[in-house]
Amino acid sequence: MIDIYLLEHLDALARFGTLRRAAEELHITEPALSRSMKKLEAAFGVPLFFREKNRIFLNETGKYAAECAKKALDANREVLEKTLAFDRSRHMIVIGSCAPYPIRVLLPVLQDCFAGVTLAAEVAEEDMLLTGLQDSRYQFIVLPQKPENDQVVSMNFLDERLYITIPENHPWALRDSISFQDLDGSRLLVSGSAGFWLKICKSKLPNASLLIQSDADAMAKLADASSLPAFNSDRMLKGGYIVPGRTAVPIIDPEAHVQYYLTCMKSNKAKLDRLLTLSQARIIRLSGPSESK
Amino acid sequence: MIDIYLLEHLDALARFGTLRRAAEELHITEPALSRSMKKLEAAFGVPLFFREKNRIFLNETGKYAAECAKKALDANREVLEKTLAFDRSRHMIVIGSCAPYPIRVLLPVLQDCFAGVTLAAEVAEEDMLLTGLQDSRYQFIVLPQKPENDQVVSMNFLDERLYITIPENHPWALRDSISFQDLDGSRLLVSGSAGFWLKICKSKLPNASLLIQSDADAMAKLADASSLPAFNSDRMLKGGYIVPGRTAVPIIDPEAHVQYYLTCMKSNKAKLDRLLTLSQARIIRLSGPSESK
DNA sequence: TCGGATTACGTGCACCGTAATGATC
DNA sequence: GATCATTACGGTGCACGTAATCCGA
Repeated sequence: MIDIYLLEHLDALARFGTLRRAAEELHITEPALSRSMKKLEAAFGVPLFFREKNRIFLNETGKYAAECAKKALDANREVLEKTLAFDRSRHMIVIGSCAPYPIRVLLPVLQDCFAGVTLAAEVAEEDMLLTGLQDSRYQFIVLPQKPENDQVVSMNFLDERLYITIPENHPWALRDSISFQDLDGSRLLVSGSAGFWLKICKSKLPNASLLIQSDADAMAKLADASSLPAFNSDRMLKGGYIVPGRTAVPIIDPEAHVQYYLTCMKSNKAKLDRLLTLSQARIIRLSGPSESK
Repeated sequence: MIDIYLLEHLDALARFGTLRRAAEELHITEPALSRSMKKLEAAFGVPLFFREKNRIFLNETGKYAAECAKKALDANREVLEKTLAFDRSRHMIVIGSCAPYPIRVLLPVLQDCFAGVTLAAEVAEEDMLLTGLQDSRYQFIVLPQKPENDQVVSMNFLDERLYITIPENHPWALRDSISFQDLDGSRLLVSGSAGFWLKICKSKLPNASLLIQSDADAMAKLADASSLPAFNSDRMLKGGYIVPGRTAVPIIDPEAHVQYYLTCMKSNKAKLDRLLTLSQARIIRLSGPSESK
């Protein structure tokens, strides 16, 4: 069994070529590294280096050993990383979502589902969500489409449609639908925490001036005080996020209707199933009545 | 980066359950192991154990960490094992064969093919050959049939037919073939280094008394001095291993005709190809003339 | 003269064993 | 009185840094 520090030293020499450079990177002195290489050769019992007067190179065996060392070092790192991730996942569940609404649904369900566990949730970009899932930063993520990744498992569990709210005396208030094209060029209120909705708005409304409000309170006050159209969604409206004196008009473009996919690593599929069955009930309770109307 | 000895200690505790037993197995004292577990918890920063007054158990995180530790220890062991195997394979090629003749063909070819490399060869049982190949004990093995193993690659490169040699005045000397059935019940000379041929003889000649000669010289002298039938093969006879005053008669049973397969790990396929093309020439030179007869 | 490897020497720390204590059955 | 874990203490091996030497461009 070869000491881990010797493998680190070997790896450094393999990566930096000279004792001098490698020692510098390792924050040790040259003699220390020189001794380590001697010790390694003694441990292996076979030559690992070509030595010239003031040069040292890995020979074929040495290169091969360095490869193996890299793997062993990775495995060693993983002991700590994976164990910490495992421990965290037992005490804390972090979910990431492309938009705020799925979080509103999931958090209460998670609380029922995993009692005694600390919950956290955040809105993030889609690619950050996927890498975060694989790094165990998130246990569950919500994406606006099914990911193409065979390490994860994904189930659709919600949809959401973008609305615009306007004062009741606004000319659009009588319409029963509206399109991005209608809105483009206007000044519009949009929440900064809208996640991927913001990206959609920016791409579909290149000529609009989007007044992004990162503070939810400020957003509500502005919607109340101004006559500016403001973005909202069917789910949020049904959830009670209604500004009095305003009418909600749906946006008909297909981009304004999204299907969410609850996603986790395959190893976590059991938890996902449990979560989904519990959240079905809640979703039905929340959205059922309106769908039956 | 966690010291390897700590991982070993953790692994031992996971395997033996109590500090006492684990310490015993590790050949260290209980206090030493107790301290190691403390150190591990400090390194991880999260609890790994349930502690009662005079008991200690791995908790879920601890069990998970022990799993990871096992992998890291394996990877560490592999650094030494694989590197030594690699180094040996660069300085020494060991071939294993189920029978002596393929070795006679391969050794000279290997000498041409891998100049400066030490060569060794031995006859061994078929299952020992396969495990030896996977343990890097052998680089190449010769089997009497294609192995069913998807880690290896196998090419047929030789065949051999069993003969019996008898004094010219023996009644069988006039026959142009003979069968195991004819031979069963007789006393027969057979070389101890015949490898798998010996197994075939034993199974096909349950009633014969096989006089096994482990010394090749003794075998030749006995064949010369006695009138006992002696086993031989087409390949050996063509190679000049002829006892004067004896006639060779082929054995017609299908078991007396074998197809050899030269086999190596898939990672070594390039070497095998090189070896095969070089050995083709030699095989043709040795066997070509008789096949054309 | 600088970049690079090695040898010689002294030091501090970390891991170990011994001994003793406490707890449970 | 077994078995098992933990704490306290003293010793030692060993990995490190410093200093010095040697070699080549």
